Parts: sequence; structure tokens; C-alpha cells
Amino acid sequence: MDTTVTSPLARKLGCFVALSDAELSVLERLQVRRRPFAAGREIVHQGQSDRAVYILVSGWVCSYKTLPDGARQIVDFQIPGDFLGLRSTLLQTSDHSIESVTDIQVCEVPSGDLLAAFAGTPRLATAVLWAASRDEAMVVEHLAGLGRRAAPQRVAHFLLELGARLALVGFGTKAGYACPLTQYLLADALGLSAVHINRVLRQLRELGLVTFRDGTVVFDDYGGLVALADFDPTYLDQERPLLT
Amino acid sequence: MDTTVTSPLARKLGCFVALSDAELSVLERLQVRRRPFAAGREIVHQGQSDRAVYILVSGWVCSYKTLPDGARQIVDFQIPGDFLGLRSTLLQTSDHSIESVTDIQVCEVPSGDLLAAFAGTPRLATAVLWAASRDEAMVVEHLAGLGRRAAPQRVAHFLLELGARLALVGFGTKAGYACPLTQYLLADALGLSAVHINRVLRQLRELGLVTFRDGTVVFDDYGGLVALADFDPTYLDQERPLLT
DNA sequence: CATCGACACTGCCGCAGATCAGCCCACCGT
DNA sequence: ACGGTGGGCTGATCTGCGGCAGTGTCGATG
Repeated sequence: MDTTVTSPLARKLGCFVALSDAELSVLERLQVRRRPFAAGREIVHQGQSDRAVYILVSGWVCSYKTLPDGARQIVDFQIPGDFLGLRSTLLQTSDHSIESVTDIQVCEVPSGDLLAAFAGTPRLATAVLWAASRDEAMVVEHLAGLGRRAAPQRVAHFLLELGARLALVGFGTKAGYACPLTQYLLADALGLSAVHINRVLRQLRELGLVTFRDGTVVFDDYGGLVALADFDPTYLDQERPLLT
Repeated sequence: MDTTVTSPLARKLGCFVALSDAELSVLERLQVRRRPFAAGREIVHQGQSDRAVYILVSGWVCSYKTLPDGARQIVDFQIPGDFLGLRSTLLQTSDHSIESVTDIQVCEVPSGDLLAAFAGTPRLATAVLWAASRDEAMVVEHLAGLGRRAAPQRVAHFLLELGARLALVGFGTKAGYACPLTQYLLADALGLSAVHINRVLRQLRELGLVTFRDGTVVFDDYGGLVALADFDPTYLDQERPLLT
């Protein structure tokens, strides 16, 4: 593998499919047209139809659904190297909204360019489809958490999952990571109230497991947290690449 | 459209993409190798790797996740015309289990045959990918329900969604449908206890909205139920076909 | 400097929903 | 006729979590 891997996307896909220099350069060329958004901006609105895909280069984003009664459920957060709106391109309208959490940089990729890249470099297509399947697996895992995990397990599992995802793109370790999320965002994602999130975080901190504070997550006792959350990261990572 | 549409899958896809007789016959030829399973059989086990896709022809199936602590979260139910394990074929291992709810008939389609059919009839590929995106949208909607809807809304929404899906394949109307699910299965899907499901069902029945009894769902007041659940079916159906 | 808004944090109370325990009925197999 | 089983139904009790209301802190802005 190339030692000068630049984009988080290339780093992530490289864990699933060993990419040649030629494939890597196709991937990098997709990401030339950069575009910034300020924090808190709505990138895609629920119900809007959309013919382009975005690749998140830097910053954090959340995709969420607004229920008719006004309540908000965050479906997932996206971090550098993730696609935005990949699925919505097939449906005529997006079933969810996407909003920047921090200031971000995205690359807008017209669906046509993406399909052309797939046609020319099929291994890249496999890698991207793998990433899409992984995203769906995360949503399913999230669903199981909302339905069947108690609040502390749910929070712990969420923080661990984010940590594992960030580690894969080089933004975190088993020691911890920088996390720009507010407790309100956590609440909207985990189906709890912000107040209760606060209580649970304190509890986890007092147990000496994790410290979520000042935009930083510190794993005080990684093993203990994994045990509490029953965290099994096999759905996020591959022990061996899919294609070598 | 052909008047002698046979399989539920063809009927469903026909709502999204107008299929020619030639495309329909390709679709029907995929479904020749039928295979029965008895009720309560595990078709795919969580963690198992799998190189074939199934198309459900008759009967009901559920896909679920078992958490390490033994709790079960049903991700979705599949009804005739739905794919089983379409996503898992890309991941090396399935992240969920699949089990028959009733006696069923499935068609086992080797991934190779499916891909060949896609290559020969690209409109079919589009239709199937559309169906996959719709499945994912249902999971997202389900996620929002678990996170943000109270028990009565959740149950009502679930029954309405099932009704709309069944109507699309000809197994139900706005009046009601046959539903082989037990209250235990509902509980595992909706993140509630079976006891509480029972109470909520009674409540909805006493309000004159739905009657869930003896394997049958009767919509006593469809409009009222829609209002209670804030049900918006646009994510399930298209007002106009994607390709004509 | 005062003010204001965003975010974190806390105690108290009420409620939705879990858990426990038990009953009824229909359908089995012997 | 019998017990066993699986599903539906119910009441009593307990509890996790949300709602509310209020405090504290920091950073931005006049």
C-alpha cells in the first residue's frame, strides 16, 4: 500500500480492499472539488431530491429524521471518510436530513462521476459497496441498542463504536479521541433526554470508565467499558481485507 | 403492464419500475428453484457467511439481532416479494439471523445468477436496488420509532406500515390484513414487553382504531389510526414509477 | 463592565412501561 | 381423561427515565 495515503476515505477503504496506486489516484481525483460548510448548516433537507453524493473530508456531520410531531432522531454521525447521501441518490427523495455539526469540508461528487469511476475500477466499486453495507450494519446495531440496551450500555456502546470508527481513519486510539458532540446531540441520537445523558455520563465517569468532557473522550478503562457495553466490533472492521 | 403478474416480487417491483414482458420473464426464471421451510426454522444464523440470496415467495419471516446478553431485537419482518440476506452477501458474515415465522417458500438465488440477470436487464438491477434502498429506509423509520415514539404511536405506525407493504403485493387493503405475528414477536420488534403490547393493543381496540386478534388485523378507523401514528407512507411507495 | 446565550449539571416528581405472578383457553399427544 | 404447551389476558408492584425548574460556567457581544 502507498505510504502517502492522504484522504481519510482512502485510509478507510484500504482496510477493506487493498488498493493499487492507480486505484488510489482515481479515488483522490474524485475528491478534488472541495467545498466548505459552516457548523450547523443543513446540507440535505428531508424530502429534497438530490443527484450528487458528498464525501466528508474534515469535520463531523449528523443525519437525522424529523418526526411529524417535531421530535428529532439522529440516525448516525458521519466522520471524515464517510459518504453523505449515497443511498438517497436511488430514492427520488431523501428520507432524512443532513446537518454539519462542526465546520466541515466536503467533496461534491456527481453520481455520474462516481459510476464512471466504478466502471473503470471495479475493485473500488466493491470497496464502496462494502462501506455502504457497513453503514447499514451500523444503523441496525443502533436499532438494537435503542430497542434493547439500557441507557448506560447504550451510551458506552456508542462511545466505543465512534472510537473504533475514528481509529480506522486515524483520528483516535484506545486511549480516547476528540469529540465535538454536545450532550444534546448525544441525546437525540440515543433516544434519551439531554438531562439523562448528563447523568449517565457522570455515572460512567465516576465508575472510572470514560470521561466525556470539553470536547474530548478519554477511555479511563477501555476493557471495563467494553465489558459493560458488550461491545463486539466485528461489524465495523475486518480482521483481513476482503480483496488483497 | 402484464395482466398475468404472478410473483409478489414482480408485483412489487412493477410499482417502482415498469417492467417489460421480457424483464418479467427473467425475473420469474430466477424464482424457479423453490424450497420450503417449516415455521420457526432459522434460515441464516448471525455470524454465518453466505453466498446466496433468497426471495420470499410465501409466508412471513423475521430478521433479528441477538445481543450478547441474550435479548433479541427484531430488525424487520419480511413478507412475500422481499429479499432475504441481500446485504449480507457483501459483508463476509451476516450481522443478523433470519427465521421463518410461518411455514414459508423461498427461492434460493446464487449471487452469480442475480448479477448475471442484472447485467442482462439493467432496469431490473435498478428496481432491485430501489427495493434495497426502501428496505433501508424502513429500518431508519423503525429506528426513529424506537427512539422517539411512545408505545401506542409505535404500535399503530408498525401496523400501518405492514398494511401498506402488504397492500403493495396484494395481501391486504385499507380494511385490514391477515397477520400471523404473535404479541411476543411484536414486542421483540418494537422494543416493548409482551405484556405491554397486549395492553396497548387493547387500548387501540377500545378506541375503535384497530383490532389485532386471531391472526387478523382490522382497521376499524384507518384515518384515525393514521392521525394517531402520524403515519406518512411516502417512504414506502412512489406516487409515480421511477422508470416508465 | 453587564448581559446574554449555549452548554453542563443537579434535585425532585410523576409516569410509562418493565417485571412478577397468575389465570384462561385452545390445541396438542398419550 | 389427562397433562403439557403456547398464546393471550390481567392486576399489583417497582423503576428508569423524562419533565421541569433552577444553578453554574464559559465565551461572545453590546
